[in-house]
Amino acid sequence: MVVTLADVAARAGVSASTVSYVISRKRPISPETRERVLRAVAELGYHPNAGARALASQRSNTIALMVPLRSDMYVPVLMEIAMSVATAARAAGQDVLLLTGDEGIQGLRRVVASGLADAVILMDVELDDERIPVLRELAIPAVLIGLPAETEGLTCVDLDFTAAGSVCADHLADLGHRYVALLGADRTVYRRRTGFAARTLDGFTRRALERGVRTVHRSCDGGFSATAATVDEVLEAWPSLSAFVVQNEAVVGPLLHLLAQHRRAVPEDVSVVAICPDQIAVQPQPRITSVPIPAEEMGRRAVRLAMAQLAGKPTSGSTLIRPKLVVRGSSAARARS
Amino acid sequence: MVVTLADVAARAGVSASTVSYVISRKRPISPETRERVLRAVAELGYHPNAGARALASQRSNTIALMVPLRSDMYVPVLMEIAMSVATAARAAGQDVLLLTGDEGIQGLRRVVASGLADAVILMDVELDDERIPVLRELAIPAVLIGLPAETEGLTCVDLDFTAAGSVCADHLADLGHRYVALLGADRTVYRRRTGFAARTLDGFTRRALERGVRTVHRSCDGGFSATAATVDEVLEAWPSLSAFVVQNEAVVGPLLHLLAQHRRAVPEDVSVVAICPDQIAVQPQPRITSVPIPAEEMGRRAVRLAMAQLAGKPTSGSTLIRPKLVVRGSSAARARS
DNA sequence: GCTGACAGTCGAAGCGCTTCGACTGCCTGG
DNA sequence: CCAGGCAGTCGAAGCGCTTCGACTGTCAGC
Repeated sequence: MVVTLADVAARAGVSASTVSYVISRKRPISPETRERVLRAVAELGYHPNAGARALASQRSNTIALMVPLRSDMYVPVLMEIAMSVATAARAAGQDVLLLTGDEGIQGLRRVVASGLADAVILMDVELDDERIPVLRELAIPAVLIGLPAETEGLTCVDLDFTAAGSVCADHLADLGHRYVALLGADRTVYRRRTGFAARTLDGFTRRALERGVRTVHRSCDGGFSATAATVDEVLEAWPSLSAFVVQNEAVVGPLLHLLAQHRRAVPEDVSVVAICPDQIAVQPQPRITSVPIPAEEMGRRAVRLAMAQLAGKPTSGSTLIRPKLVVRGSSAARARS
Repeated sequence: MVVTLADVAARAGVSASTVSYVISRKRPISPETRERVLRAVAELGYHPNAGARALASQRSNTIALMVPLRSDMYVPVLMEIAMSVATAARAAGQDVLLLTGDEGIQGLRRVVASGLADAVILMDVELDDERIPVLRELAIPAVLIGLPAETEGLTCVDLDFTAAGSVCADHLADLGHRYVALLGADRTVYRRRTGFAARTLDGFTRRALERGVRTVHRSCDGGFSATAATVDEVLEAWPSLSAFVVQNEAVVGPLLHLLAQHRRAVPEDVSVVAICPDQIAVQPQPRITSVPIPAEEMGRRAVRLAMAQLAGKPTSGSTLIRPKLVVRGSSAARARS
């Protein structure tokens, strides 16, 4: 059978509780005893039984991670966040329970009531997310990835999309661009009421205004033909347009091809800046100046905040990650004409 | 505090063991009692404590899912499999513990020894995977997604890539193509020694030979320039080439653009068939005739096999999912010239 | 009419761990 | 020189559940 605490205790010639205290460090143990116990642990290959531990200590050492089945986010980013959560959690001695979004509210209740997890991390949070009231009611440590409308008493992590919008506006203003188009997320995102699209737009528009840059905004579906319609329309209506800001992974590629078709060179005639995963930005030729989505950092921070809550530290409030603009080949000073 | 079995028992006026038997259905209970107990469960919102249950029953009702951090697989497919596993597991009353690949062997040992999971599902298995010996040693229910070199005594699930290769060869042979190129996975995949690339090649080459179709095979890195080098070379060397089979997501898009540049119309001049996720196949214009990667089915089957093993049924052997060719706009009869 | 068999229920014994209280020395401060 | 602390250890009491054995009735079979 499996090795138990008692086996270790017998081997080390001490009582079970002593072994427990050696492992948990909750009481002082003499160096010699500690040494003997640890050797027994190693020799026997002891791993504490998770169920027994959870039962006795009322702590599962597990974080539940709720991943949406269908999402506004670009799937690889979702995956990267999830993996980053898993990695960070392990580093903090926690395991990760994978919950799918379709378990919804009941999943949350079940996991908490059954003591499967001590804390919850929710991904792809909507502005008015139905899980939020349940979170409040359950009063369990929780971290949201994304920013709901009402964050009172909640702990959230997200990229500061408002600042990301501003950064893009600044960059293009610095380069002398006077007419810039923002191609936003597709309509389903707005419909789903995830807030980031609106926040980017807000930050972008404000800063552009301050800098004397004229802007147009278009919600733009992904794919070639949808993008074509939007881009053609914008280029026609705004002949002096010299830059695009894009916040939709599925639009970047098509946009570049369309500009080529229109015989507008990037970055000589038109600059392109994107808010997107690096993966997308480095793919085309030229590579795209972008504000990357800090997926890894988001996961890591979420875990850290969850751990802080478990340790009883108050963490409520939003952690907005400062955007970093990475200048690549797709943006340049506006051509003087 | 939380509702316990005892609370339910008290409310229903029965003993704790009776409640347990109502829930587990392991002994007959009279309809009236059952009814009373179930009502108490509902009224109190009872959820059994997972730790206690695991401790007493030696069953965690949890499946560990090991997802690689870096993978040969296309990330969205990985994600789809993972989500499908999670969904299917929940439907079977199991929870899913997320393990990252970098936990490796130790992660497996830990999870098994601590009784965190009853079974393991491994994704992205390599031909000579280091985790396999550990699996054999631990003798725990396990399902591999992917096909290692030696499958003796293991339970595996994968797309039948050999058959997928054959199906593509047949389809193009039926359409009258005599010269077909196979653009395979990039070199890192071969280096990593995941088997699917070789299996596809094998099935494709054999069937092509039988059907009197001449073939070239090129390992092809993703991205525009890498693809360009390969495609240019192949087109030059084989003027009468009239079809491509592609098994690399990152090559499909570039290939189509290159063919356009070369003034070869798809499907009029050149047919293209891919082995790739549907997502990739339906994106370009024309949409690509393809053998989809049945991600959802793979996850579902993996869970089913794991459950069968948990129930004591022998399942060893490989479940190779039969490929289904979906004919779309990118393949057509060879032009008579 | 007696014997099994079986439905239906209960009590109690764990599962493997944590943690509380208690105990023994030994040391320090007054 | 004694009270009080603290390091260091142990035993025992649970944590909330499952499951085994035992018990009481009923009913079918002979």
